[in-house]
Amino acid sequence: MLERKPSLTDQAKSYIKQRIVNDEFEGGRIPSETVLANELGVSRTTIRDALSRLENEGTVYRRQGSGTYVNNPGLQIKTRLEEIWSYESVLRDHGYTPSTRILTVRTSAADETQAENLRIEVGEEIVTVEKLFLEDQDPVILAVNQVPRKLLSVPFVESDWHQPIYEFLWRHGQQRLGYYLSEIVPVIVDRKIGSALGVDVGQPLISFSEIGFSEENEPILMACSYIRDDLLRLRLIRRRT
Amino acid sequence: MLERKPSLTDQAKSYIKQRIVNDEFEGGRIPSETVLANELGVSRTTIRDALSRLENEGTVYRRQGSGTYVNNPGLQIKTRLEEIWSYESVLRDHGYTPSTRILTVRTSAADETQAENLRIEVGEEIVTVEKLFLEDQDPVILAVNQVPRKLLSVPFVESDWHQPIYEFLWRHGQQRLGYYLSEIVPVIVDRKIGSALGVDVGQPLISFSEIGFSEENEPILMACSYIRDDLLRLRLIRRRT
DNA sequence: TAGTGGTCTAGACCACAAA
DNA sequence: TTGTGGTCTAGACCACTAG
Repeated sequence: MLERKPSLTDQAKSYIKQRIVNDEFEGGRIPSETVLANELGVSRTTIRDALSRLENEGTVYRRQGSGTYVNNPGLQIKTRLEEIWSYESVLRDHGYTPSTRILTVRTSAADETQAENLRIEVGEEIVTVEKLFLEDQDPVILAVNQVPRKLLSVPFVESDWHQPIYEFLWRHGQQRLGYYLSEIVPVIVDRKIGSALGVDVGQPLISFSEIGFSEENEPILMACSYIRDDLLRLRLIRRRT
Repeated sequence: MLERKPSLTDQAKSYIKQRIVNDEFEGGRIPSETVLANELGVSRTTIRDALSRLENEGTVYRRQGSGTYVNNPGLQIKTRLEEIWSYESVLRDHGYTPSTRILTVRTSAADETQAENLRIEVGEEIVTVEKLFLEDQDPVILAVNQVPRKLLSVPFVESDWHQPIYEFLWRHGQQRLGYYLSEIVPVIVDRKIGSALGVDVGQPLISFSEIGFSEENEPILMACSYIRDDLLRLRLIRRRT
């Protein structure tokens, strides 16, 4: 029935998600875990893992004793905050065909904040890149990335920064980006941001101030992103824990 | 060894978390799943569930073939966005002893937006409450809650709104709040918000615009919250999915 | 009472990291 | 090679919902 690799759980999840998207379930009611397990020829545990993940993503909800159901409000969310990994794919999820533009690439000496965040010495070289994500010709996101120069062992040219940052870090620094620790900061658009994003000076804007950690749990990236929330709505689901 | 209820997984999670907080693990290295399972007298699956949840919360990270480790950056986060359930407890997590102040309670007729979001008819009565969360005498959060009047079957007085909203909805409407669907919106402080929160007009601010759903998946609450991010930093962890 | 999801077990095999 | 976490199974029992 199913092959291993990708994992049975992943396949089960995709299978169920696809049927949800196709609206194949009468009244939003998803078959019982036992039925799904038999249908796919896997154990109930595997199905439960798949459903748990769909529940966490807000795709379904479960009621003990009753059943598992499609969660329509959750389906309408295009961008879930915790799941943003690259802005390119966020824009694609919104039905856009994004492009990127490199505004500047420069090298400078780390100040105290940067040194502390990136666990390097004050004065060490830092490469700063300003990158714009556009839908058609409309700028949607301005990202300012800062990477310690010493991590970038493989030579690069300006156009290399067009690739997603995690890919760039892997190819030019053998660094695997593991997760971001993000802080949400409200800002007022100044002239620089305004001209880059094409919004009026004085407007309020959401920004992410974040540190990217490698899979080895070392900070390898500082980033600050400014988002045109009129073009990209940021949503999340909050639950009791 | 352990009793059931609360679940073995919950207990295992608390047990491990406690030992992490007490810094009992040499070099941040957590014992292997097998060792923990024997130690607590439960199956490895139970331990794995507990560790998975700690990993999702950013408390630990796992490396196949290597081991499970304490995630120090994650431990420093006091407020994780997806885990906000009541503002009271958020403030308590920050070491504050919060109080609340009810600014206004009024009833009005639902406009089109409200009617659509709450799945009621235009013109139906809506109760709107403005509530302030303070640390000492400093206002930190202004919340504007809107609830359909017809849900509130049990009589209430103004001071009843001091309790957390999920508790109020349960006591006065037999509604169990299940989750929020939130949108993050940047705003400029106007005179009303400024005077309530004690910040200057014209400053940028983060606001949550959200709909609360019952466990039966019906919208039962609209809310808009304004947060003084200088007093309350909003953070989250973003991972690859 | 029948059927659903929630919890838990014991054990198997795999992929990967470190010695 | 050894030990770790990752995946999966088959089956047990419980708690809850709904007819």
